[in-house]
Amino acid sequence: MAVDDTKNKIITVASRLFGRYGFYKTSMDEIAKIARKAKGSLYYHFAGKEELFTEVVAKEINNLKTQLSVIVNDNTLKADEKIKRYLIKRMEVLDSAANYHETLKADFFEHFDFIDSLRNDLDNWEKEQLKSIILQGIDEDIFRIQNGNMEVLLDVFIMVLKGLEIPFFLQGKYDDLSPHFDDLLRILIKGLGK
Amino acid sequence: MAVDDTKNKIITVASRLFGRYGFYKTSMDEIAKIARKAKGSLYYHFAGKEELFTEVVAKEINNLKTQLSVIVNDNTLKADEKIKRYLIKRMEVLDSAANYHETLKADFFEHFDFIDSLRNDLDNWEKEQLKSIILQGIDEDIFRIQNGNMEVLLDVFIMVLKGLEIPFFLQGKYDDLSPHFDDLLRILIKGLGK
Amino acid sequence: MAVDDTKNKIITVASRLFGRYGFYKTSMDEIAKIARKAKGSLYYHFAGKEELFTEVVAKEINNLKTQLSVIVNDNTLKADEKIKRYLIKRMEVLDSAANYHETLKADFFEHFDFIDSLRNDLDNWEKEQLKSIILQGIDEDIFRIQNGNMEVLLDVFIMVLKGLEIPFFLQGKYDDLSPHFDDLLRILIKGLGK
Amino acid sequence: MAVDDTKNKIITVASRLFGRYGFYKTSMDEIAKIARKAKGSLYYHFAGKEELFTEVVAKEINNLKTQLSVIVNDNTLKADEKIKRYLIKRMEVLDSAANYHETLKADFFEHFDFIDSLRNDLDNWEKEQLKSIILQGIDEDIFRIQNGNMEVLLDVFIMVLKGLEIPFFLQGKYDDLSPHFDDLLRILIKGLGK
DNA sequence: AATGAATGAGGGTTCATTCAT
DNA sequence: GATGAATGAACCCTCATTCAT
Repeated sequence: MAVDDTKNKIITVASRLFGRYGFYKTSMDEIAKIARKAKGSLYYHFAGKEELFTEVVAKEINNLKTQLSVIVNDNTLKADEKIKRYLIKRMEVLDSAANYHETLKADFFEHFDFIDSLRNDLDNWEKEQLKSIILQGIDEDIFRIQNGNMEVLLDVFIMVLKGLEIPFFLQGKYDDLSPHFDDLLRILIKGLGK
Repeated sequence: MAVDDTKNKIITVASRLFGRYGFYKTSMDEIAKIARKAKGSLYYHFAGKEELFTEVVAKEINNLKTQLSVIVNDNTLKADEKIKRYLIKRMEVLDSAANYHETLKADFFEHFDFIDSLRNDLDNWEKEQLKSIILQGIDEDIFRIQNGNMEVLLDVFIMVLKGLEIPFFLQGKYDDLSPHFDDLLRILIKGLGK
Repeated sequence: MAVDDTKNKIITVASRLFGRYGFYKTSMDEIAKIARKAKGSLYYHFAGKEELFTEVVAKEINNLKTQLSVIVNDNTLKADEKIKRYLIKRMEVLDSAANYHETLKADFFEHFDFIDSLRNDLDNWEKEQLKSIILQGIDEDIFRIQNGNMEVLLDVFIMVLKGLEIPFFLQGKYDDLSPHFDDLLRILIKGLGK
Repeated sequence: MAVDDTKNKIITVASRLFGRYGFYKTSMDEIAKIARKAKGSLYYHFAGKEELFTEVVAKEINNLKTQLSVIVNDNTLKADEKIKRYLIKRMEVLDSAANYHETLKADFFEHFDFIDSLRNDLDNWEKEQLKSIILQGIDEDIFRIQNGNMEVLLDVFIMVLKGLEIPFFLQGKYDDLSPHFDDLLRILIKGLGK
């Protein structure tokens, strides 16, 4: 276990620092120092700073997927309730996943190519989940697809979803806005509704 | 005018580079070289890299305000049409204002405190504008404020607005998604509608 | 045999890499990876990078000696023909002995003391061989020792020999110049001749 | 002059260290420390370690050219005496130009591409000089071109010249062998002679 | 005999900033 | 107003070597 100990220690510390200071302002030196490991050890376990960051982000994305799956696969929920819980859970998890936010930056600010595939995977995965929920909603006669274009609807929905990440967490307004989350959901679901 | 010439040249070049490569990956060296000015000159006109970046962002925010004001103050438009045009214009301007996107990063990733006040100013300004449009919509019997809480509605609205910035520009999907912009607006306005 | 297997594998790989990339640009990591051995194994069999390099060079020098001995001990050859074949064979062998070239560097650029004795051994050995050929040439009335100083002549001769290594191999001009090798030999032998 | 002072100081120190320890074993840190300059200053004046080394070598090559030109253009010398002095001067200058030796390494060991053009320039320049001397020798009925191929002769000659660099300096045997230099020249010139 | 995790000194390079001119 | 030389801290990364297993 000693091996994994070192690697985990590094990931844990890196996760904390990347989340707090961002990719650029976190140095390999600092990670090593706080993890009480030699700098060379970081490079023994990870090919470089980018790979270490990637692995940290990957962990959080997996965690997100795991938690959302529970909701999507819960057969006792109706589509509108399910989508509401999906959105809320999504926000909660992301709120505690500081490094994922760094990923956002990767996407548009710095164009960190090395993170792209992770993001795309998650996007596609979420699209599938939401599709299943909306199809369920149509079955249950709760939602209606305007002009029959499911793909467009999904794109728009994901667009909003991801858009919400910014004001909620990134500006640190999660606590301010989360009480009004119901209002937002009501608007969105009413907008989607029959 | 020689003075302004130099300062403007620096700002122009800095704007282009910050927008293209981001705050971190743009160096003062590069700005100086491309502007054909001595590095010392940058520090004569600006206290440092952060201040230079701040001024660049300020310029773009002012431009955004100017263009949006035209729409808000256009008395020939009804509230629903006005809000639609507001959103579209907002996207258009931001699409060409690369540095503003950098600001987003500032807000949440790197915690660039030195940009905060600019962002807050803009947020408050937009809140005022949207408030006036929605009040006009209520007057015209187009919108309805659920449970009478205007402040909450505005916060949610701005939240969505800003959220949209990411998928639209920052992920480079502006061209992909802009055709479906109408769908999104229909959903939002229907959600807000009476 | 398992022991020798590992050691030989390491030497073989090290020889290839040192020859291709040079002493400095070849890392123990790379040798270990390509040899599919643990890095620790290299240090089990060799005291360090220098010793490994030394052993690689030693192998090539022994090969050179073996091949040159065949010519020197060939009783059917006259001295001038023998010296000609000696020089040509020397070039041929060295052309395929990449690590020996590294040795040259060792000698003068980086002052790799740890290689010195190998080089000196070879120099002395070659001196002996050439001496026997020249003595044979004097016996056969083909060569003439100017002012009777054999030692000096040998030093000069070896000096030229080794000097030729550079333009021939090290600058990659072996193929360009080897056709003119006859001209060079004619000049040298005529210079040495009676 | 303050500007050139710094740059010259760096070059001087770099020249000494590169010559003494070689390209790899000389660190930018050490150069900076001994030159009593900030490490950043090295990078202000030179793009990197390679460029600094290149400039150091270029200086020595220019010095070599200057000194050899004096001999080549001396109208009072006959061809055989001229070529003898050319070779001797060449050795003397190179003996004190430690960094040029590093260049040799560049040529064949590490394939320092960034030095190639310097070397090629020098090779071509020397070929021209020697050609003029040999033509003069033919005019004066001192030399004879075997089978009329001047180009081959020049290649062979330069090959020997450059070859001599190794045993003379690089192995530190300059002092040992320089007394016998006359013998070598006699052999070569006799070999070339009519 | 062999492994591979861990080390830590050292390397080249970048860059925001300062300051004498 | 403007310059550009000079700084030095910080950064990412490499690598020969050690050692417990």
